Amino acid sequence: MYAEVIVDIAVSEVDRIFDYDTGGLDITRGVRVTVPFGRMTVEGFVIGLKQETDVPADKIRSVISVLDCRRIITEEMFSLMDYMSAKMHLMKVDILRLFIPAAMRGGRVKELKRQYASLSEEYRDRDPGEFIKPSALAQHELFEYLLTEKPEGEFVSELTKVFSASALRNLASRGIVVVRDAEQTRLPYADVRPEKTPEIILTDEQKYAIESISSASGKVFLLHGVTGSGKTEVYMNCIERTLACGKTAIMLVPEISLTPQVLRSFRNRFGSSVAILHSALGQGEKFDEWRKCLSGEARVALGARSAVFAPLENIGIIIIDEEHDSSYISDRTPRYSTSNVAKWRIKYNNANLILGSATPSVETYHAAKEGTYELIELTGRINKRPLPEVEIVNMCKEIASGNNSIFSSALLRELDKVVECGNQAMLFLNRRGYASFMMCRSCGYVAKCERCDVSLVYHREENRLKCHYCGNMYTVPSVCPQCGFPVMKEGYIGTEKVVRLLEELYPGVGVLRMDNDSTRTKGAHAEILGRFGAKEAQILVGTQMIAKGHDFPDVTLVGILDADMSLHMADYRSVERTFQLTTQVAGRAGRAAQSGKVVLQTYAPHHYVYGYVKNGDYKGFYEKEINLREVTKYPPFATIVRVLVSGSDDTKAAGVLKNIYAGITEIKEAYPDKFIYLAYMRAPVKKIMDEYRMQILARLSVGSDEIVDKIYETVEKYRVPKITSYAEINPIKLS
DNA sequence: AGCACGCCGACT
DNA sequence: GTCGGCGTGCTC
Repeated sequence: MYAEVIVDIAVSEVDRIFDYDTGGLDITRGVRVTVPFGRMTVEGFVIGLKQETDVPADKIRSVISVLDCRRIITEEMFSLMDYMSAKMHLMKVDILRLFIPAAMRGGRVKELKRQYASLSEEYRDRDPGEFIKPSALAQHELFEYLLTEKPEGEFVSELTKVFSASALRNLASRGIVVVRDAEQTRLPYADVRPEKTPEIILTDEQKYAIESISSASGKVFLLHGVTGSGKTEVYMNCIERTLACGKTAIMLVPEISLTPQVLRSFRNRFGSSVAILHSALGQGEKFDEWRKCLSGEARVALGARSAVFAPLENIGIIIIDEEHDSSYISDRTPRYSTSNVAKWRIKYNNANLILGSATPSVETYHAAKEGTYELIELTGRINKRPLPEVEIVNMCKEIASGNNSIFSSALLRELDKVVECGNQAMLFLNRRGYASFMMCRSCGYVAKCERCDVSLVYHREENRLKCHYCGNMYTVPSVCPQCGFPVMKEGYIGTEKVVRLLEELYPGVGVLRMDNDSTRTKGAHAEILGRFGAKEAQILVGTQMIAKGHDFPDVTLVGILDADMSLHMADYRSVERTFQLTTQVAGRAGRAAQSGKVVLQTYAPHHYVYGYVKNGDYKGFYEKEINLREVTKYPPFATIVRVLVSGSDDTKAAGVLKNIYAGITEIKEAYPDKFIYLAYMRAPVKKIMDEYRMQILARLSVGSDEIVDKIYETVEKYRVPKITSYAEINPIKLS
């Protein structure tokens, strides 16, 4: 018998099947094994078994050991692996690694086991003098203690704190003390206790949504509902119905939305049948939650992106909340799109998929309009809360009237009110740090990272210049390194400086900051939100992190300091992103009884996007945007392919790029009508971590799957060591 | 990824 | 004369 093994080494040259003799071991498809590989021993995944092999007998070696007592990769996941490797051109190991928790690999944490020690039955009633030497005092002490203990014994870790570990070992080796392993599962968020929640009366719209979804199978729904329209309640009911049919459910939320509130509501509703798959969990916890899915103990998996791979069987529904969120597309290898995986899984299981959002991506809404997805709209707001009033402030006018600060007079006026009334405000600025660059007043020199082609950001707390790409820190130059001029001027203002300015403007008023830097440590995110919720501060300044998360009833003002930030990115989705981001941030105001106000500061007040934001008019925005996309031939009316090549050797990387470009040019000649655009160039960020970056951009007309495949093949064909190269379809960021 | 085989420079 | 640089090749 031979086992077909994929070794756990992420290198394309060895990402193929190797045959091993099973050596009489009990091996099934879907378990992991250790195998000899060259001069080393590695872990591998058994993806098949067979009687015959084509490999010459002198090359065949035997499996060393079996790592799992039962299969950990299900049939469904094997099919998914085939799909992903064929369609997304990923390595099989990388895909298999996605399917299992990281903690399982490399012989690290397995089950959490605690050892219990108790007296053996036959020695319990005997005189210790018969078998313990009088001189072995420690052993006598331990024996006496265990006599007084309950028969199930005591934790070894506790015992050894008081008694001699060697005495225990000695008694155990002679069979006087029995040491047993007991498995213990960790329960993440054990402190989240169920609470009584008032019974919710569903609106007609919600009832209709639940009915339509529950009576369907194998369909994709777009649930479009403004913030506060009760999408979550629809999700919960659909999951409930799915469970009642004996099926399982996956619920996906953006990474930063997985707050204790969300967990609590799921625990309330579904008790211990919920497994939480989240990056904030410890490795061991993650492993336990995952195992609960595999064993069938958990029937609902709740988590971020990677939870789409939850090893549940007989899936009835998958829900992707905040469908438009960019965190659903993985930005490092293996690059996969969560919704593509979800669509594959619902097809396999004949289940339903709900894509939910208040601001769906233009592509998704288009697919729903075209009938590819079923569109369900929730138009009413629960409790008929009005949308907050949005005031658009022209910052050019502010400057003309002599106000150079980052706060417009309108914003200051509203802030004054908030401070006076004891309410709360949230200020949004999508730029972290203190100032985005340091420039010499005399020669215009801007401090740049030595390893990356980006300007450095001044961080006041650390009094350092920081590179946001590689994390490198630099000391702040006191004089210009280029011309020696002693004054370095600060560029754009970041969150850190906003906090400083507010503290000067409103002494004694609490100000909190939430961004990538202040939430570095585990739990800091929840802590800041907790403190703001407890009204320890009246103003919260943050990046897009504050756009999601808790509802704060006392927030009556939202300030968007520089709405244009995401607008001027050279990217076809920048307007869409601006709409989504500003709408979402605006939605933070006036969540409860008090009405909310939004002050949106912009240098482009007449840009059409702000009109739609002001009126909360998604459909108007969509119509405008989809027309634009159609005319300019951008997704969903085209497919963008980007090939990125990078490496520390500039010329070598350029050589690879040229080869790939020549290959794609050949494809273009064979299908001239399919190419709307094709060019090669340096990447916008020319260097990251001392690696030079360059790219090929192509825009293809719809239905060019065949060409996409050929481009992938071309990239693979010209791949050389030391140079990274990969193709991306409709990339989210083009840096 | 690891590790060996293999062919050209500066050192005990 | 050796030690050692990392180029290419292989792993069932």
